[in-house]
Amino acid sequence: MSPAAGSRRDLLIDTALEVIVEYGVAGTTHRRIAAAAGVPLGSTTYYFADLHDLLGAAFGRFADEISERFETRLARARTVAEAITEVTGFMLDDFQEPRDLALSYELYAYAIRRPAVKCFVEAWFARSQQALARFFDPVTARLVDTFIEGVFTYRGLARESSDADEIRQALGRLIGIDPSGSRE
Amino acid sequence: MSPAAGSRRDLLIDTALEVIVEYGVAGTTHRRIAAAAGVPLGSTTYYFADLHDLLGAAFGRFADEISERFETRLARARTVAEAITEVTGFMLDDFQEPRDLALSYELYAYAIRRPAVKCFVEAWFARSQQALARFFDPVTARLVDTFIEGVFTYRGLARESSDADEIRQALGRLIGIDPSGSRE
Amino acid sequence: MSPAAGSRRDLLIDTALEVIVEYGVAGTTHRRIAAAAGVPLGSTTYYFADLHDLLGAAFGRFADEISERFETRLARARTVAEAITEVTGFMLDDFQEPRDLALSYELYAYAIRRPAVKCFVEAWFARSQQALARFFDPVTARLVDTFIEGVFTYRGLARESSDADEIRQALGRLIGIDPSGSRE
Amino acid sequence: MSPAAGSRRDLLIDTALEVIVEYGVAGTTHRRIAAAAGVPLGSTTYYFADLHDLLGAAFGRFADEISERFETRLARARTVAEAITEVTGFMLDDFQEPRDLALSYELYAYAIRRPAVKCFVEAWFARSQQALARFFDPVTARLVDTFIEGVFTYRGLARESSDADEIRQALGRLIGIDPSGSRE
DNA sequence: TATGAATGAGTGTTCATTCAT
DNA sequence: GATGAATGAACACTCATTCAT
Repeated sequence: MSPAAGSRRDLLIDTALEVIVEYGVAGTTHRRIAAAAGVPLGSTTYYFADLHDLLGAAFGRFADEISERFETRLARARTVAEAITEVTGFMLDDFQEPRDLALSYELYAYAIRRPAVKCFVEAWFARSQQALARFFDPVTARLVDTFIEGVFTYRGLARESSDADEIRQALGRLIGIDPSGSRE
Repeated sequence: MSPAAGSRRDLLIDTALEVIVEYGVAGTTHRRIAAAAGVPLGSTTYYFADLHDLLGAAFGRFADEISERFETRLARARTVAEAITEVTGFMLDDFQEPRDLALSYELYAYAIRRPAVKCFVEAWFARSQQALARFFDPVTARLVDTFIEGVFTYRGLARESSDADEIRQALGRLIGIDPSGSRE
Repeated sequence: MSPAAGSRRDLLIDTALEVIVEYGVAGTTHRRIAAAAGVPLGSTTYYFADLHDLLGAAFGRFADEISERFETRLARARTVAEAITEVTGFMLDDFQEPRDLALSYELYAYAIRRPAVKCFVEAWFARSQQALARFFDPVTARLVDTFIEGVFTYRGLARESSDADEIRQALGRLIGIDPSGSRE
Repeated sequence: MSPAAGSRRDLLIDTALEVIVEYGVAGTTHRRIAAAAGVPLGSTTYYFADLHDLLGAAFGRFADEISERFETRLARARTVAEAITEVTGFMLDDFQEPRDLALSYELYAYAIRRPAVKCFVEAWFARSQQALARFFDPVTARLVDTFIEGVFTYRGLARESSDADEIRQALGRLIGIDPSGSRE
């Protein structure tokens, strides 16, 4: 895609994500997006059939971003121990507060009633499991990703959540190895 | 609070939860709640200062309900193995589709921007950890609850989620025992 | 109906008719009606579910008005000759330019696609036939009313339309008498 | 006008008529016409200065169509009795439901506020009178056409309208002959 | 105590029209 | 000659909230 083609559309998608972070889906309107993007109101409905269309595109992009970040992280790992390190790093370092957490919760709530958007979440989780499958059997990969999701929920909503050491430890147990001593 | 006033207030809270399940927080309005509850529109603002007040009360009740269900489950357990069984049963049997899942995601998204509501989530998670603390040390209890949260996310949004056996197995590993053979 | 009850509703209906006369159904909006009536915009949707509801009520009132005027006219007649005179007077004197003509055409066009509104037209025509049935057999009554409708169309849209004498003459022929000489 | 340009212009005019039939003037937009015609949106404003221009052209064509149909009908008649037969046939057979009726009412309503379009109606009625003038004196011709208009109104909007026999009978009386027996 | 009436602000969306290409 | 992109104005409608009673 050329820089010119779709740039306004792209801008709208990115801006929608910003607006969702700040106001939540419930407070995201054509007008707020247009104002935040500095474009005329009419252009929001010119590029997207309706608000859900725009919201869907935004969440699709967000899910992709996260998946790519996760895959990039795991691509660096050579051993299971390194995989655990990367997964832990992803959870604690890559996943930014409050943007990514807020977007995740908003996406989950939004996806329940929107099958098209739910697909993005399913695809995201499937990609995560696939990336993990380089190191773990499918059942374990899913368990690891399930645990990752729990950590995100805890990070954003619990009074205290597990620290890096605890997470590494838990991951090791879940996988069936002792991460502190083993060499894959 | 008179019994009559209390009951209408209660009705509004329960109805608000129903409306959230059906329309999401974004689609929940005074009018829809009043209509679903079969009460005059004016009574929604009579019993609650504003919509957020009503929504907060509703989510508070939901969080309490879940906590009570979890505590009731765990109260039956005598051993760690039984605790694992009850936790698994809670996740797969007590947590109803789609009501509870929908309410959880809506609550999480709503809580990010509402400190008062976030407290309800924190309290819920704290009570879960406390209930688990009868069987596990605090760090493990939090890890277990973290995993539970992940399972909920997966159950509602992933293409496939772990079955009872896999979950029991995972829980056993997380705790550091072999749930199939050990006796506490 | 007390003067207070429904007065704002009534005002809105009458004003809607005025706005239709001035701008046509296509140019009739909540805003124009509210402005012309001097009431807040919100009250137009408070009293009427939607614009079609208001338009329907307006056209219903118009059809009733016309029917009453027609019945009042005919009530004065004692003989067939007098009936012809009253019918002619109704067409040429009671039916006001351009208000009534404009409203009729707008109503007819609007009624095609709105069964509920079409009923008002049907009822109007039925009442006209019934009023004429005091003097004529049903088939003739319908023929007379059919002719009346043609005269209205011609009055509003043709370069020249028949004058009182021609109309009286035509009515007489349609009925099968000579209005100039006969005594019923 | 080039043949190509003319044909697309023509297509737009015909399509506008279709759209009016389906949605009414109030629901007729550049977009709907362009979509129904399968042409780019921009071409609607390329060939016509504005929407009223296009609507006017469409109604002009419709009025012409009807006039031609009426003249073709009457051209077949040799005697007054045949003229009555043809006029009756025109009203009941040529004038199609619901297209022509809908277009007539829409045209009449639209014409009230648009002098240029009102001219088309005037011309249509004038041509009808002229065609009838082959058989009747001018005053009678106008009366007959007036009656025809009434029949159209009744056909589209009344619960029951006159049948062929009643119409023939009425026409005969209006003209001053007995259509069943006389020979002009 | 409880509620029907009322309204101003704001929503998603449509659309006639313009214009650069 | 023809059209895709674009936009400002307006639309129907919703709704949280207020308030008189």
